[in-house]
Amino acid sequence: VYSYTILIRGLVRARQWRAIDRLVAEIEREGRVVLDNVAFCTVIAGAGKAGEVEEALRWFQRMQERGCVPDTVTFNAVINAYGRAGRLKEAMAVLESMAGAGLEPDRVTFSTLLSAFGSAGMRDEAVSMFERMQGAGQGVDLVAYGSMLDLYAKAGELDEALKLLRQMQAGGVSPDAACWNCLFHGMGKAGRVDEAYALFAEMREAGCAPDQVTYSTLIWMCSTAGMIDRALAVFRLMEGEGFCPDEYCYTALLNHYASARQWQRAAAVFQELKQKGCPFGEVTYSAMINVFSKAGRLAEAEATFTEMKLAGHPPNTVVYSCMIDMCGKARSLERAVALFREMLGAGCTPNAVTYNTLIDVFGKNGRMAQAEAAFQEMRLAGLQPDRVTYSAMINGRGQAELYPEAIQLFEEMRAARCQPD
RNA sequence: CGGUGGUGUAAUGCGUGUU
Repeated sequence: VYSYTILIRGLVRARQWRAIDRLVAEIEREGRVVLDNVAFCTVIAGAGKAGEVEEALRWFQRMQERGCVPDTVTFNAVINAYGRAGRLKEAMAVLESMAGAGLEPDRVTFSTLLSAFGSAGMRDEAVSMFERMQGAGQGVDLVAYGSMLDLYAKAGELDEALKLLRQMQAGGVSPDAACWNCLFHGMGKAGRVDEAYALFAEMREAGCAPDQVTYSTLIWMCSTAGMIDRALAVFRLMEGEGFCPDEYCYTALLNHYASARQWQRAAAVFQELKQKGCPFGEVTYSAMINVFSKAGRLAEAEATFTEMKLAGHPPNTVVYSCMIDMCGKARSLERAVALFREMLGAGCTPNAVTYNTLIDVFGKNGRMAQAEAAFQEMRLAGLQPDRVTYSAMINGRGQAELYPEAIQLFEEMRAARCQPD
């Protein structure tokens, strides 16, 4: 069982879900080994983290069908799979069945729930659970603190986050790198670069060693704020400290060059990353394609698009949306449509952004009939039109001089509980 | 050290001073 679990773990890391199916089928056919909680939980946890909730649930069900009784660790993994997907009601239902099985929630369960509240945007519920945990005088460990710091930072409540950090320190708890990183990310989102730098100095004075995430977050923050010199300085700093900049660091730089329309610099950075042998995947490819797309370099974007396919990375929804957007802005409607077809043929599912892009592309090119069709199709696919959808539609109808129809969309927006901004 | 919890990167509309 141990050996097979290690094998399964490898497949989980590589996200080879079908290969896991085959392996488990074979193990069961041989019948010499019976998989246990650890083996099943490895798959459930991995799938949950990868956002493959259905995959996780399938395994949870399958293990029970095989007569394997889930333990606390497995229940926690299932709760986390739902929680990360923002499916809080279902997470709570699993918590119930856990209790029904006579298992007590442990401190992992609690911080899993805190993050789940965070993902579901249920800030107040998280705060009250956290306070109850503190009141109970046990169970508040660094991960629980980290979950709360992340939640506050993502909600833009930086002062609350700072307050909590000070509270930890006052209580003799030293924040670890993950805790500090949550604050840096929040500061980055808020554009509070100088404060982040001050905190970074404080982190080091406190004797907490920055990690890869710290550096990539700082680089991302500077890049996003348009401070490329600072971003590059952090890049050099981390190298000086013996860290090897990873895919996240490079992608942050690429993203800056995309907004700055500096595609040559981006191309040089992309080249450097490859030369250093730094592993990278679809996100970095899409960032590079986005650079070319924003700069209107169609040929280069197409070349990178082909390159990623050849490298064994099938383009995902983000890449297709980006390519379609580029073609639309370049008025290459045929190519845009061809890409959308290719996407469907490749089994890549369009999301709201893809449809919004199509609607905008058609509308801007005077093809309202196709924009309307995309608008329909989007809803048929079960996707909720959002503000971007409506404003792209309103624009399109406006450009087509369909004024009453445009105004009507404004009304539909309200009816669809999509508040105009 | 066979399994569970917190942190980082990419795509869409409008607007933000010159179509």
